[in-house]
Amino acid sequence: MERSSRKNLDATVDGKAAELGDAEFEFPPEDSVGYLLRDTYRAFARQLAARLAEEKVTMGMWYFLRALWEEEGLTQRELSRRIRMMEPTTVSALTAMERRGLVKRERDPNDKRRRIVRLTAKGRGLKKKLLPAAYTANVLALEGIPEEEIEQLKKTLAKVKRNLIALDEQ
Amino acid sequence: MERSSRKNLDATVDGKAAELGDAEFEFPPEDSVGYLLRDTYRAFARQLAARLAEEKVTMGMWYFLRALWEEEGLTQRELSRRIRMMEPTTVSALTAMERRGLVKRERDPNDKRRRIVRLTAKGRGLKKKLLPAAYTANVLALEGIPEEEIEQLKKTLAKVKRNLIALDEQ
DNA sequence: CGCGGATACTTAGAAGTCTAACGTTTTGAC
DNA sequence: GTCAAAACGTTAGACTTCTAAGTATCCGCG
Repeated sequence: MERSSRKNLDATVDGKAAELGDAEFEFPPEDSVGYLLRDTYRAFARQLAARLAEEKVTMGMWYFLRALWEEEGLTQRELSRRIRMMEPTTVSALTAMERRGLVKRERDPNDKRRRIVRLTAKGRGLKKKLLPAAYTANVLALEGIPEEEIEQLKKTLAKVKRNLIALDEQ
Repeated sequence: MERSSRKNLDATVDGKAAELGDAEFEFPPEDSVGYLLRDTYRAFARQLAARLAEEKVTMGMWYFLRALWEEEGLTQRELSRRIRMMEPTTVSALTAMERRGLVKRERDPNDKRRRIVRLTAKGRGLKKKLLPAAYTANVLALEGIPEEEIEQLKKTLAKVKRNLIALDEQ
């Protein structure tokens, strides 16, 4: 999508609204995919958070744990990119995780700006309990929905995500 | 779903993990609908927030504005329920909105515990600009996706939401 | 009537996320 | 080799949201 598209679309929609005159443009929440996404995501996060809380893990720590279970020894910037969080967020999450003994941070000897993040045994051990908890939350969320429909949901959500992330990167 | 289901499911999944012995239970983020929901919701919220910011409206205010455009004169509790937010959240959002001149709160003369929330002319006026902005964010998110697929997405998301909300209410 | 529990809202405090601005280290162009 | 720009991380401060615990008002039962 070219640089000017957003402005053009905004103008088009504004124009459409203007044409309506006093009759207002309507867009009820039920028609909004955004609203549905918000509600669904929040309900999902509540379920997952309740399960993580049993091990005193917060949602803030969760994403980093999961990324580190997949690959250790990442820098903070690399972690931020993978999880799609701003770097100050990463700093506070990792600080909390270090205090709780889940990770340790070492300076990269080849580049003293970088800090390499590694799991402790404790952080690594949580995988056994918490990853199944996340799986459970997914199973509950998808209960009664046919496999085929779930696959379609994933595909369409991935398209929406791609559209939106492309806008961020312009 | 009966009261005991969650514990049973957790036990089942834990059991499955235990059976694996040293081979760990794997559940990559790409396979998780929860992860996809989070990424997609966050990317959507970023787009919307950028558009709201032009009118100095924050995401915290947005949901309340939208609810009030649909129906005015609600109490804070009623607003909290509709938007599915905890009441202290409602208090801070409305306080900020009152400070910005978007709403006013009056005591219900028939029940002095209640506070009736109404839009000011300014708050009402934002609808013309902001509702199209939300619509635009939806259009961008769904660009290139056939109408039929969008309808299916909404249906499936609604099912997932219903599953999860049922769990909250047990 | 009057008081105990329910209802409506508020305050306090913690957590997670962001933007803006800053310090340190490295890199690259001359 | 030097110095400006880029890269990496941090601090400061705002905002949104939550849970827990408080205040004020109302209602119903004796």
